Amino acid sequence: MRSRRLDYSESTRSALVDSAVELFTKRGYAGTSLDEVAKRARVTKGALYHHFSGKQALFEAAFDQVESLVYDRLDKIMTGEGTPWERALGGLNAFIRACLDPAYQRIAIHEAPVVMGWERWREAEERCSFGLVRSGLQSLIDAGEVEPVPVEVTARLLFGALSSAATEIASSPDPKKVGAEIEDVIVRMLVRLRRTEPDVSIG
Amino acid sequence: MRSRRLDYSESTRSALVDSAVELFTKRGYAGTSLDEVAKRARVTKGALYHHFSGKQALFEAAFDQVESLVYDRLDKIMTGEGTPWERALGGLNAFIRACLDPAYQRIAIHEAPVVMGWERWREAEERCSFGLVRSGLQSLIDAGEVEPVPVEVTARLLFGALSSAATEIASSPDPKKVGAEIEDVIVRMLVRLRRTEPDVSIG
DNA sequence: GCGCCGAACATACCATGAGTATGGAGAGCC
DNA sequence: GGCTCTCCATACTCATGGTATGTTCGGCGC
Repeated sequence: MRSRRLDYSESTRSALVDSAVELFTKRGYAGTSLDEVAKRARVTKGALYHHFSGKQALFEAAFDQVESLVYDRLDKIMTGEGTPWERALGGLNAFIRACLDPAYQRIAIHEAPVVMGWERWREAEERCSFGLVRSGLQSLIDAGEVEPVPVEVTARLLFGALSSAATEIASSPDPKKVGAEIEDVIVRMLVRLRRTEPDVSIG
Repeated sequence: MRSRRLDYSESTRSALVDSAVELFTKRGYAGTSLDEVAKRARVTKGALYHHFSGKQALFEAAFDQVESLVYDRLDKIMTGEGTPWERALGGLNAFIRACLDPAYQRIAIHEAPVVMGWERWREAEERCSFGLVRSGLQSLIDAGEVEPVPVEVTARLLFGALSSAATEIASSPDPKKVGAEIEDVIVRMLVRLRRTEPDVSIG
């Protein structure tokens, strides 16, 4: 029998994380006060410091929240059905759409490397989005779909390009259009990397 | 006749900027206190606030400092002698080497978008490094060296890839090696974009 | 030389917000 | 029913960005 206390506790914790995600997204890490986070979660700073060791820890919890949502979506596509090529294109599309989410963009992509420190951010991304980009690229190479480029470096470059594209997309007046443009350019790049097989359609 | 006062004033201002660059590089924006910046410049916070409207303004001055140094080097190469292709490769190489500078990396690439706000950072980069990347790419297209890709988007992706590569390079145990690897991958990408002319050497 | 003005600082202060110390309430267990 | 320990509130401290005010001194007219 699950205790009532645990329910309450977990509920306030998740309320705090939700509040943090919202405020960090809207005003950034530095512009968000803990009192405000607590207030929005209808508790006090005492509760916050009971659940988290400090502001950084709270941020990391918010990071995990938004990152895991995106990861689940991507993972489902990347390990789902279809050829490696199809899955890669699907994953690319999904990633770009994920980047339209302001929370993912500001928290996971932009502020995380600064707030958590680049080392720690990289470590986290290794297990999340970036890991999927790399494994996706690896699959393409293993399947003989694209030329055997250096995986680690190329994946890093690709992820960097996509991350920066993320901001470009979301801050443009017409995100959908820019998103499509970017997707198009990347796909064309991939096609150029593709081992020349006679008649394979792109889309 | 240049006044003595102006000499002094300008000297302290530049001392403040130098101090800021050093500390922002070492401890980041949030981890650096203004008292410390002032102390290292052997003045007080009063002097700092006389020259700069606040911490953000000081950061932007530091940003301009490190950015302009890199810009000058790149600009000399990109508008110098040689074919567009040679200049592009030279610029690429110079940019990667510039990214080995911790100050440029942390201040201009990493923290600037967060501290200055992305809009403002983009605006600044437009006139600096990113501007050169785009104009370089444009030159390649104009000269018929590479396929007519969408310049704006492609340049943005390229710059993003390079920026993230910057950190990868500098934080690796063997920066020179990783730098060379990255340069190699990018060059190969460019070569693939190149209009197929029979016998043109890569290097 | 003299006195004044204003730029170029220094000093003292305030406000905000992260982090801490402590107290209390109530659920679970005996 | 009392004991305990989690969960959280309240009341602080302290660091730091920013401000308000005082002070010095170089330039300049006389």
